[in-house]
Amino acid sequence: MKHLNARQRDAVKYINGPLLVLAGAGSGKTSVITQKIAYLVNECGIRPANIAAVTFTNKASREMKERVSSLLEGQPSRGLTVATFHNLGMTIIRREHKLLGFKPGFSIFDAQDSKALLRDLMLHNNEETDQVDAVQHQISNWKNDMVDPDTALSRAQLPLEILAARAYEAYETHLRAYNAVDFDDLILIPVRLFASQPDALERWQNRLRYLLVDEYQDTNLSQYRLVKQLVGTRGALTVVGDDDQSIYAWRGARPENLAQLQQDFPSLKVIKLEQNYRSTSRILKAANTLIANNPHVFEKQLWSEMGMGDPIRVLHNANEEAECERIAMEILDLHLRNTVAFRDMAILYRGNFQARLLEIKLQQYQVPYKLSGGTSFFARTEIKDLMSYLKVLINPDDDNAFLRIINLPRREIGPSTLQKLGSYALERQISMFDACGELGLEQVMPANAVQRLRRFCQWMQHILKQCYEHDPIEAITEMMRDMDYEGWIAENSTSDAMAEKRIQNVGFLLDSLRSTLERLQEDDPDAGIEEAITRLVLLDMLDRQEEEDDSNRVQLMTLHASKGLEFPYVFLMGMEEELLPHRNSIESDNIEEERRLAYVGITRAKRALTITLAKQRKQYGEKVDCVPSRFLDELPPEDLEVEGLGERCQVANQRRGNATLNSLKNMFD
DNA sequence: TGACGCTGAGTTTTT
DNA sequence: CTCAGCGTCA
Repeated sequence: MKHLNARQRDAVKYINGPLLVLAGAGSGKTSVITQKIAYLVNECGIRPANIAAVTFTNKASREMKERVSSLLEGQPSRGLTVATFHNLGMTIIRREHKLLGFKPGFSIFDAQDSKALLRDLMLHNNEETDQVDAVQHQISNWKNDMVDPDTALSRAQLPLEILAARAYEAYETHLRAYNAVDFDDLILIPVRLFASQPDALERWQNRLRYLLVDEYQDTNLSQYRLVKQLVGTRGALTVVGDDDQSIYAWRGARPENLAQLQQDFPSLKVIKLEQNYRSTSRILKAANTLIANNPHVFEKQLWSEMGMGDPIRVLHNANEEAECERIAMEILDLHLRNTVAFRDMAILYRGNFQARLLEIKLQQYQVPYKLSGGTSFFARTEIKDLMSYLKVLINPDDDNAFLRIINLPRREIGPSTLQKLGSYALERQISMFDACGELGLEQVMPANAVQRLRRFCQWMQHILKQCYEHDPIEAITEMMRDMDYEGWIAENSTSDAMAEKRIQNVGFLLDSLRSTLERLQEDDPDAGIEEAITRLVLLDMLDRQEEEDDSNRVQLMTLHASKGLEFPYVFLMGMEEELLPHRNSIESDNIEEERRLAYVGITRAKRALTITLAKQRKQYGEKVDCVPSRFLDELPPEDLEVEGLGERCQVANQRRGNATLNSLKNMFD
């Protein structure tokens, strides 16, 4: 606690009621949460098992766990809940599965699975499938807003809404039949349970007596409800958030949940953290000036003691190629002349497509870089395939996973057999896996087809038995050996290097399964392979993989992906109208979120910020003139050093005034 | 089953 | 322009 400032200490010590910590960028909010957990345990005598800290990402939750356990060193942190919303929801569903009518080992459908299911359903209804994305999005919105299929259908107006509402109902029925839930359900189902079963709610309220929520501005309606339900009337709640960093409204986040707190808890105490420990004063001034253009429920001004620092450079370039080249040169220059490590520099952009040209130019100039984003670990084919095996193993009702793996590797089970199996299962209201065991199957398909299906099912059951009777990981390894999974991967990879990488990924998945199982069993010796596998779906291993590879490279990522990170040198590229703010946001009149996005970008920089833009850009093969972003006009001109505008740039630079020039002179003396 | 060519979209993305 | 996804044909 010695390392905390007065405000932070207040936030840690205030436990007499609901508390909102408005934590500006870089103001040490994670310290507050972790210290508060330690304080609750050490000073208030609250048992760790009665505390829950909820985050949004696995990464945040992992970091928090690490920091808490080092603070509580040696002390029993057993039973402490540090989890993502989705992980917490999953735990609730798992513990209450009987009440909810789920069989243990339920499957979790990821976005891809959901989309595939929706496509099938729409295809089945002879509907065009070109709107699956919109339909999926609509259903997800309904779920986040807690609208059930019936209500959706009765309220549907637009053709898309009617289409989506019809699919919604079938989608839910099918999910239940598969003993599966989707990501939205992980929050929604517990909320519904708690609303209808006060006993269940009381059980969880008694278990989670103190709740801490990080990044509260990112909560959606169902997450907000869950928090409210768990907190009840006790008000044992600390919420940390920053309305200026709300950049996820487009996927259901409701930043107004922050202001809503005051209505929900009239006794709410608000503490602002405004001292920033990250950036120079100039960078903060720019950020403050920019964000002052947004309306605020809570006013705040970030300040720091890190010194004025260099002016913010604004580099105009002839076109996007020049822009990328310029950034590459600047990076090389910083590296060679100022011996700045590559890992201390980041290039941030609005859209992933901007990384393409950048990559080419960085390669040309031999700048080592690391690209974040792209296909996530779990979207990779080999991982999805193996995960489907694991899902079927613990949840044979998951027809989706069953269909994915039944003929992979080839088992001579073709579409016509599956078609027959599918309609048989549908008629009898059972899963396809269970249908394989039924005697009536011989009536609808050739005996050898039945035999092939049964051989597969019996083999899976054998593996499952091995899981229970012996070491589960061993059994799964045996399963992969039996079907020569590595051979299948090698056969289906375009190159040896690719196959190698894929086999590595599979090995990594198995390692993670092992360690997940071990960790689960530390807290709960009864935890089985089902729970480990279910949890694995929610694990994001991509960044753990990246952590292992801590090489010294320039970081490339979208502005969204940069939230929560910091870099000594930041390049913010594409500062143009229609890009930042993005065209769609201009059209939908949602400039405020774009401004926050720019704010997030600026506040990532510790020492120096360079903003770049192009005068002209090739778009869909055509040259288009670009207009500098309105956000540039919202930055303090006296802190900018403009370059590449010819005459006009000198005028702009003169406006910086003598103070800046003097401080520069002093630096050179 | 695989190769080829047409069509259309083309922000952000975690769980 | 570029690339993914789909359909067609051998």
